Amino acid sequence: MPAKNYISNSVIRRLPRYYRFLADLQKEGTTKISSGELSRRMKLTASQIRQDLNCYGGFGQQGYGYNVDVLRREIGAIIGVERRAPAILIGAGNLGKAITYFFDFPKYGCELVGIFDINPQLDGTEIAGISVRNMTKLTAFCTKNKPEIAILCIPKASAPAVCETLVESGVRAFLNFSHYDINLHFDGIIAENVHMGDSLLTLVYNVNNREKK
Amino acid sequence: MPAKNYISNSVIRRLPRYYRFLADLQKEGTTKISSGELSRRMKLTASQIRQDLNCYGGFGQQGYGYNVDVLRREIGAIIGVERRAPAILIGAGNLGKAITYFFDFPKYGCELVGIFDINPQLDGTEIAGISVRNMTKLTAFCTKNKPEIAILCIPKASAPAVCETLVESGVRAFLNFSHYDINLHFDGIIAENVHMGDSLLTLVYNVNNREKK
DNA sequence: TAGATTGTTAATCGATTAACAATC
DNA sequence: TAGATTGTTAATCGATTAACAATC
Repeated sequence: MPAKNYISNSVIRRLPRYYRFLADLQKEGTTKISSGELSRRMKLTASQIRQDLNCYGGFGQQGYGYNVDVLRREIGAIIGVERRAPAILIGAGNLGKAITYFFDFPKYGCELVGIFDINPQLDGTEIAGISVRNMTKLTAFCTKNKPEIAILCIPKASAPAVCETLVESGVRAFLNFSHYDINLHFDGIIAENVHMGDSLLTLVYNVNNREKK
Repeated sequence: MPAKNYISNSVIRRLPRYYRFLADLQKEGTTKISSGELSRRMKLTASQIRQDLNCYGGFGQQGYGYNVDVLRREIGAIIGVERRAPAILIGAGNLGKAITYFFDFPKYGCELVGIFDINPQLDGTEIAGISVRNMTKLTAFCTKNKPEIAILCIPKASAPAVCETLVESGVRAFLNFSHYDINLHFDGIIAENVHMGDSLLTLVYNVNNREKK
């Protein structure tokens, strides 16, 4: 395995997409794929695919290509999907509920172990089979259950205090749907920001500025 | 205005973030900001900020910096937030509902003019004051109301057919929450993909592979 | 073996950063 | 005017693409 030591973010961000396309190929019953064929499907260059994969090791075979099953398993192992990192979700509003129902957590390497909300009325209820607890119980829960990931479905205003609590309780990774920039305020944290507002504004920009294509 | 003719995607994707930070500054009552000060806040380089802004024109004043109100207004105008592009949302499931409630559409340069769902039971109902119609009425609605943006909150499997219909009906821009890669199948289309699954997998990768920070 | 396709090195391209003259 | 900070050009850095030798 020639695997590199430093891997750029650009490469990392493409892994889930490879993983997804390889699942499609599996569903189709395709057992073998060359970088050329995959590049046509994904609208990437064959070079890039080979470069990306070779960051982690030589998964292909000269003159043949890549075995779909093997490659998908390898990428899954690289991401660590089998590990099921324990995750909690904060904010059981519309978005929080949607995420809870929407995500097939195990498929994405996680297990949702709890939901928290400030509304005392929700304490003790369930969403999609997951218990909802009051925010007052957050610290105790974290100490006991050591969740690794927090999914933030809370408004920007409440984010700083919630993050403070979570980081103090040992949570290091965030899937952040709030408009609060976590990484600006905490060090040594892993954050993935889903700024849907930014996405919509980017789209609006393109609609208003780009004449077709 | 020295404004450039070609503007890279990297620059465009930073505009919403500038717009957001400038709103924060306005709220704080800050009237003036230098690229240096803004760079510290946003964790960018001052160079990059000046380069980015100068793609669109010289909004600053030497020796002074940038007027917060003016700059925010200018960026708003560049994005075209005032225009209120008509948008429709497809799929009134958990996610669709959450998006409907969650987004302050006018704030993001849109107006949500209709919601569509395959479930006939929802036809004629309302979500957050917006009428829900059956999918059978989609083409007629588009012909009449000419929505510019479609927000896709539907499963991957139904996406190809829905996109086909929408594109035929003249919709050119998509905010895509489905896992279907629109741009791979349609040309001359503007798409903004919010692949939350990819985001979660990227986070999981980092949790499993990156030792803190 | 001949053909195909990888793994990997080298060349190109684009984006970010640095530097500095212009100027408020 | 002197000081600050922009706008803009030039230098650097990193990511993508091309090329090709290795090899199945």
